[in-house]
Amino acid sequence: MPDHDSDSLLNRQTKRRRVDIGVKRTVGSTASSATAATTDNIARAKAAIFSAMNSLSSHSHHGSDNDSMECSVVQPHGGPGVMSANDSESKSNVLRKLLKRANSYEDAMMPFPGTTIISQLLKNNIAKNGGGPERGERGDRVKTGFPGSGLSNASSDAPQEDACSNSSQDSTPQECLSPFGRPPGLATFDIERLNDEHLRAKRARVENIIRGMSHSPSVVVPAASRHERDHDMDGERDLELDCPPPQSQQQAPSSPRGGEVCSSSSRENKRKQRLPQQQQQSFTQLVCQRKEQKQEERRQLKLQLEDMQKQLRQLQEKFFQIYDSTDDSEHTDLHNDIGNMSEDSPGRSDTGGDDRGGDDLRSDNEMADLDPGHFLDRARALLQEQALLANSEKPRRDGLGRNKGQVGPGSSMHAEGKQLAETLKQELNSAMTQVVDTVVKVFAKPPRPTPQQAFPPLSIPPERFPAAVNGDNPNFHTANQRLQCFGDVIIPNPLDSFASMSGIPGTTNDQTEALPLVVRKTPSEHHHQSSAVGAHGGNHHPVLHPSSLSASMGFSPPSFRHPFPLPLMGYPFQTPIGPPTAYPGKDRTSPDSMDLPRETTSLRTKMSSGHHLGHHHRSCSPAHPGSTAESLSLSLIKSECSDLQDMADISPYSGSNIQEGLSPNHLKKAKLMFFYTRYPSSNMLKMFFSDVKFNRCITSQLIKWFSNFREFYYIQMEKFARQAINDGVTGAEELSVSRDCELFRALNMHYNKANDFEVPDRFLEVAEITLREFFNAIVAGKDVDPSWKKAIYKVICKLDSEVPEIFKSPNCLQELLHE
DNA sequence: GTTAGTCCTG
DNA sequence: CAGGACTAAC
Repeated sequence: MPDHDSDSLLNRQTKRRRVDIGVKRTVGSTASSATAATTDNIARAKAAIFSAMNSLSSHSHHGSDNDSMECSVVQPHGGPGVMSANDSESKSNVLRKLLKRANSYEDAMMPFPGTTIISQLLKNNIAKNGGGPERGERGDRVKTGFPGSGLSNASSDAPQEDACSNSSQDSTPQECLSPFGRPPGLATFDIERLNDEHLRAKRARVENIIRGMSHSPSVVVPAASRHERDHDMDGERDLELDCPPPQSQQQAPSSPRGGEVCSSSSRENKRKQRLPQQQQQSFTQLVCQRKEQKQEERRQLKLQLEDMQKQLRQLQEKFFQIYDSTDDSEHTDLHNDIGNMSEDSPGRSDTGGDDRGGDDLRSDNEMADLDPGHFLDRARALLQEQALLANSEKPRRDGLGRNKGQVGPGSSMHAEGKQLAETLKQELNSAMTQVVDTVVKVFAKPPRPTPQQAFPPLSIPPERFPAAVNGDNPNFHTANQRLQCFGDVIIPNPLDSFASMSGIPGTTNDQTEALPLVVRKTPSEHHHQSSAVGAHGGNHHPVLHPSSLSASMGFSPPSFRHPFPLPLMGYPFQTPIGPPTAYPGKDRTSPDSMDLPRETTSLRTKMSSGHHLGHHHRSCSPAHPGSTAESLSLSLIKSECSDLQDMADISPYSGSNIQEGLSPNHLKKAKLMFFYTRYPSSNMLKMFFSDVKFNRCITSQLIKWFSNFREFYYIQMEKFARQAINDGVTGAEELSVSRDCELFRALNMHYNKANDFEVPDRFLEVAEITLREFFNAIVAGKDVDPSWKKAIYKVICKLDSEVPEIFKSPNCLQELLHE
């Protein structure tokens, strides 16, 4: 490419010269150059599209840069003959600048990605489109018999005089030439050059660049007009010209002055009309060549277009392959959707995301990398580029057509360009539509545990999702933002984000699975769900039952509606538990339902404290009730709690099935365990919550749970002891705790709300003992002592019984509850 | 200094 | 049920 650029520069210079000389300004022939430019543009567009896909932002950036550059150059000319004289001048200026800036033109060019340039050019062209002036010029020329020049308007359009008058850079030509060491451009030379398509392409590119620059207004460069003709060498001038701009250039991206430019251009056009005639004769020779060239260019253009279309198709195909293969069925459950998306999208690893320079070869990899968001972005970028291209082409085409007019039918080129543009647009639109449909479809699809193509299916139990989230993929935001950018496309961002999380396999599955934990009410449901708690973490656990896993899988979360987590959703613990009280969808009919909300709520509290979540999800979407959110928040919370090391470990699927945090099921389990042990040691907790990855936070929380349990327990004991005293009970012996008594009911209600667990008799004994201790203490008036309960605690703590082994199983809940 | 526990509050 | 304050033990 660089070579081409340099060549194009040379060509440009030659053109310049010619113009100055008055020989063949059009030598470069607008037509050829224009077509070449288009071709080039297309090629660039191609690359640009891919690159664009990577980042739209980058485009804008580049574009702005280009503009700035352009602006600086343009200004000097006063933005007059937009297309013609200015162009040439600007070109020369640009060239000079480039040269100065970098030893090699290539370097200078590097900063401007094809995309940017193209887009810029297109923009400019569009702006010009009113471009009556251009057309007029060209048309005039044509009439004059001036060879329809494929070259940029500038060269062709700008007559020497105009160029001189308009352009401050008399020196331009010389300058341009000098750097390359080229002799003043001659017609013959030009012809030769022109013959070479390579050169033309280069030239066209340069012209495009210059053109774009010319459009951009702001910088005022000292205009060394007329010098061009007068001098061949303007090293000095160059310096002058060059010096001014560098930074100022960058300032004004889009030019509000488009109007001015147009007006000025129109004037010039008139002038130009006259001038061309003189030169026309000299260029007559070139006409034939021009035609051929044009045709060639057209062909190239077509080829390129076809190529692009092919690529597009390929992309589509791949896209569909990736997504469709994954999802065979088309069910639409929102909750499911999310999962699917995550799974599907993950197929792409973020590997090759960048630099999709339009390599066809890369397509495969790219596709693999694609996530919906990416794809959409790309498609969008492509569309834009195409549209721009089409627009830009129109004007040029017009010019060509007119030129042709001399030779042939008037606006054939234009029509052709339009057709091409239309075709491209249609293609793109259809592609976009398909893509959107696909994406939507994918979203809509129910989350099946189907293994994603890219990632091996996780045999892992549910709840991975939170962990994955925890990973907090940086892409999350970007992806979402990207998606959001598509105002037209209504797609749940979360998908993208999730999808973008390359490392999250089975996200969907996790979520889905996790949900089951929440619901337990219905007998049937209950079974599945209850197991879920254990299931999530515990594959590694010896006691783990495979069945639980499957059961959990089958579970369908009632609350799971939207993939996007709500910032303050609730205590995130992976709890797929029903929606927090505050949220709708709390349809649990089971007895446990009562507990769950409560639990969730508490969790929520925690969540609220966690700020992380908010950050993550705010951008995403409005709050959605759902376990997903919870899980997400959970992960966040976890991260908060955990040590750095823990954080590191957080990697979702690192090794084991261990959960990152405590779930409502864990809470329930802990409550049931309380029937056996009131003072579990931390080691014991670790043993019985083997499916949880222990860290300070988790340990503390578990301890706190039991502390709270005890608190409630003792409060009840004291309460009932006092009540008994008030009731006239005189002896502790009279006190007994049976399953029918209020005390037990209260306790059972607290620790076994669903009453789906058979409280061990031992607990009744302990409760009775405790009650009597309190009774005796109170009767003895020990309650006066602030620490009077401590003695009781001492006694009670010794009454702990062994917790059944079954509690060690992650699936214990399911099993226990079933029984 | 950390851990575990209690008490109180929300 | 969690958080904070406080205490006690290691």
